[in-house]
Amino acid sequence: MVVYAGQGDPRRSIELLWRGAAETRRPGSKPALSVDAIVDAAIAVADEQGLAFSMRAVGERLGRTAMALYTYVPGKNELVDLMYDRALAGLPGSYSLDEGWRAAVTRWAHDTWECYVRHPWVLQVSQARPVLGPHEFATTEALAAILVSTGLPGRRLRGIAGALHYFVRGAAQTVAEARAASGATGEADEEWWYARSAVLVELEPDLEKKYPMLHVLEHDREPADPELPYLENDAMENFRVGLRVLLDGVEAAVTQP
Amino acid sequence: MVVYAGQGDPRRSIELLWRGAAETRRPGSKPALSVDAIVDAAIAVADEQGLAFSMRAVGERLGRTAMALYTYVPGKNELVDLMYDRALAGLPGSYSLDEGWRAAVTRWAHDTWECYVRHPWVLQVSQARPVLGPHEFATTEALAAILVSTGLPGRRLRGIAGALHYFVRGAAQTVAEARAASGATGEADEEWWYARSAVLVELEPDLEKKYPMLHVLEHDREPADPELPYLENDAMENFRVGLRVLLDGVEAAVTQP
DNA sequence: CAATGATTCTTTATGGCGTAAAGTGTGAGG
DNA sequence: CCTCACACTTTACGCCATAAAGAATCATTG
Repeated sequence: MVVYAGQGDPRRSIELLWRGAAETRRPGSKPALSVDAIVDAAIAVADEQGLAFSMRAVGERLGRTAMALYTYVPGKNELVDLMYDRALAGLPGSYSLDEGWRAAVTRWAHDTWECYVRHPWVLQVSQARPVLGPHEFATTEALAAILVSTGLPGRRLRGIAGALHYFVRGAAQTVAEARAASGATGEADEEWWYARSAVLVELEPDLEKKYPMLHVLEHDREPADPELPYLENDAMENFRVGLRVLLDGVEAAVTQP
Repeated sequence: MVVYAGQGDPRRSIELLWRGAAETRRPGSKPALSVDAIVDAAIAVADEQGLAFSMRAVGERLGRTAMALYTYVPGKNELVDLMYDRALAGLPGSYSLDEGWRAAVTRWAHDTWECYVRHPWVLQVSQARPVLGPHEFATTEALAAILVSTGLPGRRLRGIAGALHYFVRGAAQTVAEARAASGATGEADEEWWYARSAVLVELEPDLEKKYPMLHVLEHDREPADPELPYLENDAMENFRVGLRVLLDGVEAAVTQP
């Protein structure tokens, strides 16, 4: 089940995010771990298990108990804040505008999508009150720079930036959830659909008549990449088409008044 | 923290979703509860606490222990499946096309947004493998019917439907998280921002120089509705603007080749 | 060089969770 | 009236985050 993550103590979180761990080095035994090592280990665990990873699992991966982590990090919430910003660290801080804003936004969307698919738990960290780490600033700045170059007014740009973020997040989430589901249950998409639809057809035989438009929507399928699972193919195609439509909307705003 | 919800046993879930509880009525004491009552109670609890609601809390609201629920419902996952479909029950099953597809989509988007904001936990139920309840079918059918009326090919329509869903979900989630955060901590948006940005400015004094475009993006603000919290105002404005851009993109596809 | 005390890490314990298993009481069917 | 299916409670188990207290380590001070 789920609860929003992140949102630890502001001072501790922001200090760790921007300054890193303090190094006083006085008496006492030497630290064998570090905040960085803990964040790395936690990301590795979360990539496999999602935000429901346990502090025990992270400690184990480092050869320590769960409680050892609390020497470095105030709690799980603050650790998630740090993981979040680290996960965004691989994203570019700026994009070339040589080929125009549309190409740049497309590259931004693909990079961001890939990052989310690699670290799906990022999508479960609350967006309403951002973590405010340096890399979150950097990627937001990267998109802002592209959008500002269109010359559109700020109000329009904020709406567009929001729509782009929502779109990329949603598309990535669909793929990530499909993978998580088949990974967790060991059940391929086809088997899953088969099991459900068999029961469904048995209980509700005239589904097609009741929901005709749903079936019209299923026409005109692209030949699928047989390497990829069913749902993933679908998600990829929808990502391409949806992004194009969205950018057409931006283009309309740019070229027309 | 979080784990995807739903995804219970297919047969039990789908039977409960489509057929309702069986009524054999033979020996034993009469049931005082019902699946419906449990789902209602669970939704009420989840509206307040999110998907991390406990079975104990639902039982308590009904004057029972947590274990009493297991007589009616196989487990929490299946209960969430039922809650999900019930939450969508209030949404229209079709929209009038008298004023054109654009007006209809706009109404669909607002209705759906409102439902998500009222039941934010719905957004945390996995989309990759849908719950497949009757009301989920109905709302998807409603949007499909509108989109099919544009005459666009199926491949394009699926991408557009995905983009619309992602957009509405993302926009609603932002508002829901903002409300949840201020509700949980009792901290208004302004206080929260103040606490964070004070620490931030102290640690990183030249933020504005480092991320100039972010600040350009903040220009040209609409006069805010003083009734609403800061973040919510923002989210509403972005919803309006973003939806308009998205629909402009659809319009471009409809009017051009 | 020993004593001090801060620091790292482990152990133990608390209160939460979902739910398995076993027990209790009710009431219709034989 | 007896039986036994059923609704419901009690108890228990193994997870979780993390508070509190103890053990080990080591730079510093007397």
